[in-house]
Amino acid sequence: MEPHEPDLTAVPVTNVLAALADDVRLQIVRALAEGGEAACGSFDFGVSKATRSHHLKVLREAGLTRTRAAGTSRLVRLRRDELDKLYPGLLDAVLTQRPPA
Amino acid sequence: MEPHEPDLTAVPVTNVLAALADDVRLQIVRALAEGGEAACGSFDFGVSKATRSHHLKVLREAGLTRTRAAGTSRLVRLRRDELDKLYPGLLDAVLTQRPPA
DNA sequence: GGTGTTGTTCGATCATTGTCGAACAAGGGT
DNA sequence: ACCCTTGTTCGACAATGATCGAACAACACC
Repeated sequence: MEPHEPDLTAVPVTNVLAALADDVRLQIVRALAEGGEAACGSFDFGVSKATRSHHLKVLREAGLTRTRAAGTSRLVRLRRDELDKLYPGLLDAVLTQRPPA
Repeated sequence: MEPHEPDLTAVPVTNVLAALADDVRLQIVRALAEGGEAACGSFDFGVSKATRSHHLKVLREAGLTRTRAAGTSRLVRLRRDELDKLYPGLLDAVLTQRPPA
């Protein structure tokens, strides 16, 4: 099963934005930004594991995350450096949890 | 016909991102960022005027643009100041046209 | 008033996508 | 070998969304 992690420069901006434009995925990205590398199972946001796996696939194929196997788990991490280099400010703008202010 | 332009702070981030995660709308936003205020009709990106109107509505309701009537036309402009204040770096990150690198 | 321009709204259609349960695959442990 | 844990994949289904033509509304101009 190839991880299928694209070159970020080859991913259209709209794909990156679409990947971030979902509540569950945004929560995953926030968790990764705070906690660093994490196992897929650690993201329990009221969705089934099938759905979670789907979201992680979307994030991976949009170039936002990398995945590596570790035993029976898979560890996911944000491609923060690349993202900040290619889209400076994007993650920072999106990651900060905003109060309903 | 109420313009229905929401307070930006009341719009979920995912809505803002979703509004930007479309090729036609991104072209509109880019055109607005470059040319300032423009009439709806000036955005001719291979879609019908019904579709164009739809996209402008999405942008407006996501808090990205403001619209004002001017004769039979409607002038649209980017809410850049507000966006830059609430999501610093977002527009800059997204607006720059990237070559297929 | 009539005509033309500019947008919006209304169905309708079609593609995309978020969601789930169930089946499957790969490891680890005993 | 067996089982349990962890994820992925496979349909299937429902909801959303992009798109269009046609009808409508508002305004300007003659």
